[in-house]
Amino acid sequence: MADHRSVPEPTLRRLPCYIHVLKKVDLTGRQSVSTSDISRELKLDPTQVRKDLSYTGIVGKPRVGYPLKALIESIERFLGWDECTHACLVGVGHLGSALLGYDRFNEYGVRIVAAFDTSEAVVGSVVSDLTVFHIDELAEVVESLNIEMGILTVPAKAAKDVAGEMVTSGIKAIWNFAPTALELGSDIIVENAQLYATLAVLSRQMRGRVKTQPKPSPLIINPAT
Amino acid sequence: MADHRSVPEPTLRRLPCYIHVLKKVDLTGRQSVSTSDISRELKLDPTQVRKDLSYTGIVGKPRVGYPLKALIESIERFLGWDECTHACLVGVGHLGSALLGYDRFNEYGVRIVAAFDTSEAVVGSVVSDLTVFHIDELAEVVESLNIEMGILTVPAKAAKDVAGEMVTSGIKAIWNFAPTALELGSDIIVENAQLYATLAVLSRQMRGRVKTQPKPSPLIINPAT
DNA sequence: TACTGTGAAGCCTTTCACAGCC
DNA sequence: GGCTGTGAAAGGCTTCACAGTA
Repeated sequence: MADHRSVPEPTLRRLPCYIHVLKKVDLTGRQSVSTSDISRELKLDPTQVRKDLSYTGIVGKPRVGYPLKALIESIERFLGWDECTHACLVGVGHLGSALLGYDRFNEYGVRIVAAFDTSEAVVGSVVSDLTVFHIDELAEVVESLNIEMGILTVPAKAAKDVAGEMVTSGIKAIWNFAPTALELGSDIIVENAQLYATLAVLSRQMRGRVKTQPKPSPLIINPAT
Repeated sequence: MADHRSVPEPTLRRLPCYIHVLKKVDLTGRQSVSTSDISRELKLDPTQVRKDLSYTGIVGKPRVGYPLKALIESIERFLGWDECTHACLVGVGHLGSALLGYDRFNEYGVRIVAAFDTSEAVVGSVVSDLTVFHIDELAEVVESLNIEMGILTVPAKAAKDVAGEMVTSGIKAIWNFAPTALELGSDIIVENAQLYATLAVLSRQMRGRVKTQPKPSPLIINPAT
């Protein structure tokens, strides 16, 4: 079962978790893993893990499991994380700086090659080895550095405008950290980072605990990111 | 249809989006909104919005919609965001500092009242008005400041240990930004921030675009956070 | 007419059951 | 025995259709 159109989104969201677990196992020197190993670690159903992995095209060996390195590569290739996408980040505030500081985006197929802002206080300064440009230079830089992805870390108010500028500059995909829907043409790929979504789940759980919950408890929620 | 045990998790994840839209509408001075207003903005099905909202216990008026302020309050109350939970943050790196810099967590029912780290370089310094403590003081501070939530922004390696310390210190819920599954007792609520999950969805979309996709295009994905 | 509220249908994801393999 | 792979059943979420209301 390989890439018939469209992979379930839940599967896509779990794949990074598998990579994290697998890389951890890889450090121990083991050569193969089984889906029960993975599922034990992430508290998932082994069948589900097998189905998810099968989307990437890998095949395992009965009685042994999956070859570890090949499995990692298979998932990374499937997600496009084996190739490097050039990205720019717009909005060098707290969160923006934090993302610029991540030196490990290359493991996720992304390389941030430029940063932009409007504030005089930031433009021209150097953050994590990148000089911050004024946003007026966006189009020019996007073209010259072959940037395909935009990381949007501006305040909600500015998000729509900046997203528009990204699109006219030729950016194809936007990773949106602003708490706003963007409504762009359907040829632009948008994915929202949804920080508060996870907080909502957490908060609601906390609420629930007080009201009921005398002792019984299958209440842990999610796989790790 | 109010709070029969367990609300669908997708609903929980959408509720913050509604709040964001509603607060934006509130600025215009309008008194009520309909689910079609909301669904237009977020590109969702109006029925789904109605079902989601009904979980919070609000009732709307046919022909008019929902009273705006009451609706916002209803969602916030439902999520527990009307009351303030004391939280501490452990791991004052890039991301940790960024979260400490958010002054708007109070809108989400959270107040970060303490920060911890192990690095000599950070301990004792002041970040966003908070003095950073050494993690050895965790238990003491958690007790004295009545901290219920832990925000975990340490490197993956340290995550499990720190999570354990949070639990023994009396913390009830952990918002985990580390890319690791935590495996704690079932009386502890854990929610993983899943940063890379959204990136995986984005990356995969980008991949898909190159290979196929001549023109047709219902490919935009998600509601905003 | 313009909305809410809801039972039922449809669809997608997860889980189960089991065949195949070493 | 311990593992993969997969068809089929179960479960949950979304969408549809429509009744109710002002």
